[in-house]
Amino acid sequence: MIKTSRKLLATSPTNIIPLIKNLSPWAQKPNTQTSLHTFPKGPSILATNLIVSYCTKGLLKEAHQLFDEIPERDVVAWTAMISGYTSSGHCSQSWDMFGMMMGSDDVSPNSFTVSSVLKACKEMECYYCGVMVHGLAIKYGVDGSIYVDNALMDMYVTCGDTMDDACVVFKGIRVKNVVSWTTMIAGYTHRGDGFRGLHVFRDMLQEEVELNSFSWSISIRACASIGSKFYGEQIHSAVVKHGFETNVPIGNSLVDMYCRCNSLSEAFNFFCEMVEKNLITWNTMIAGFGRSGPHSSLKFFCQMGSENIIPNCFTFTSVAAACADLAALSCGKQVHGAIVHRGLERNVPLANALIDMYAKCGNIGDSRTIFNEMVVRNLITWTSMMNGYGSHGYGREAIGLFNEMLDSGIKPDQIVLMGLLSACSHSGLVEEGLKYFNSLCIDTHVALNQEIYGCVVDLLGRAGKVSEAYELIEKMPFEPDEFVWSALLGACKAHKVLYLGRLAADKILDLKPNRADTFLVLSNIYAAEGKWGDFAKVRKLMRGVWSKKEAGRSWIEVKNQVYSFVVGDNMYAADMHLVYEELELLVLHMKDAVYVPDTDSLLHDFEDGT
DNA sequence: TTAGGGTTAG
Repeated sequence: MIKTSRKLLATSPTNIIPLIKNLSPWAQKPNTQTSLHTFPKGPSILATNLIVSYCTKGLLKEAHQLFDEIPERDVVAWTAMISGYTSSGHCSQSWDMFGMMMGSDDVSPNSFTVSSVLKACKEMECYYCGVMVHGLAIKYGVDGSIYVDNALMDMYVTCGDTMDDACVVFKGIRVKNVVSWTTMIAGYTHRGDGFRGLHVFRDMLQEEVELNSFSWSISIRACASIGSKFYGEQIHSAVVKHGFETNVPIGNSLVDMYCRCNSLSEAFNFFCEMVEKNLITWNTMIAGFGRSGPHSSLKFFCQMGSENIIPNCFTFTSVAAACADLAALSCGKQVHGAIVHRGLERNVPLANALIDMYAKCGNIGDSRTIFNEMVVRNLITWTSMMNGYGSHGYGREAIGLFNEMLDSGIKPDQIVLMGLLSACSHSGLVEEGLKYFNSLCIDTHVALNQEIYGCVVDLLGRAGKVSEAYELIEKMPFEPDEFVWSALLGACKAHKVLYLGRLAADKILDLKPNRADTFLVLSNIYAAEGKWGDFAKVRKLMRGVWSKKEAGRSWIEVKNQVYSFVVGDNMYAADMHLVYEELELLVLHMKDAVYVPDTDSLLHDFEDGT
């Protein structure tokens, strides 16, 4: 039941009570500085106004000093300080102030105080603190305030393990307002349940609540989260009808929705039509187009620069990811330079993106340097570094890092376990991988899913244990999906296990009938078995889907220039000879590494004019 | 004199 935030390690449930009893040491120090202010008797409205003003400008020390000098602090002055700390992101100080206030005999919290401190609980993701404040809200009779109830819901949405507590509060509100509804929609949506979010939105419409810009943007986000262009377009029409089309956050949500629904032309058209754009609009385009292809992402980044929009951490994270996808090292280094130049290198998600970028550009040493220099790391940091090690064939380093991560107190999730298993798989560490699969998935309470099983099938299959991989699939507690069968098919292809390969290919085609690559492997299996009738049938089926298959594009970076091409391209560039020289060098490296090309995947006998 | 929910980064 108790959920305590990592952000609040110093405020465990055992030491919260002393805080409430006014034991915050630094705040209790007697004020030894010379006072600059004189105060009339009674509550000082002027001083409180000044505190608010200081806090708004980020001058928290000055605000606190002034607060210390007020001889008779009323609830408004206390609340102004609590709120000031929360709004500035100093939530533990806000919590400390609340504790001191509760410890003073002459003041009680009101609805303003409770809603302000609940916001701090939310930001700290401290469920225990929030529950305690909920109790105090009931004790002081402020739980009927719509502000308090909405703040309680918001806290439970963020800090609770489920939406249950938020739902209880929501149902208990007799007269819900637009904030109550919006908080519920946002809660479901941010937890990945966009469908329920849209259900609440529908209920809100039925209750004839007057929608504002917040409600529109979160409902669009709900559509985006489930990839529903159908509902997204309906809400877009309603947005226009209600006259909210020029609202920038709503416009940004629409751009994001179209991008996430793979409707890039609609996203671009709407982006062009937007009367007003902000940095988030550009970031949404760069990130949204980046999901489909890194080139357009970089193109928007350049266009943004030419329009004198200053990039931020979000921008650079997407741009670094685009460089990673292109494996464009020199471009990535320039981006890294720009990040350092702007002093953004301490941003954790951005540093994570750089770790990933260097790893994907083949520079695992630089990934590790960034990892080592990070003061704060999160689960994604460790995952990125482990994935980097895995893709470079450093399985043992990935295992060592995983153990280090556990020792540092970070709990693994499914994605990091997949990274670990994949690293073992690519380094041939079958026993080690199986050990983690069998023990850690249980010990760490990470739920096994299709993708984790797919990694273990891959682990066994790559090592030639194809029958064992198939046995594992048969024992799976759920129906295997196309990814699991694809892992088995890959193993069958590599180790020439024809009968299981045919089975895997059939299963994949049952689930995804238009997989041209699966048709190709299946036809090659039939050819290897001498079943020419089946071979011909599959090749005939394949013709239908192959023409729709997007050509595999390759790219190569030579002297700061990225060249992109597909098979049969006629490339014309002044320094084209440099590309061919680089490719010849690559072929030599491959020969040195005794690389044997996999020609099974080539269409030797399909070139019949179709 | 003190309080609210929304859009971008694996």
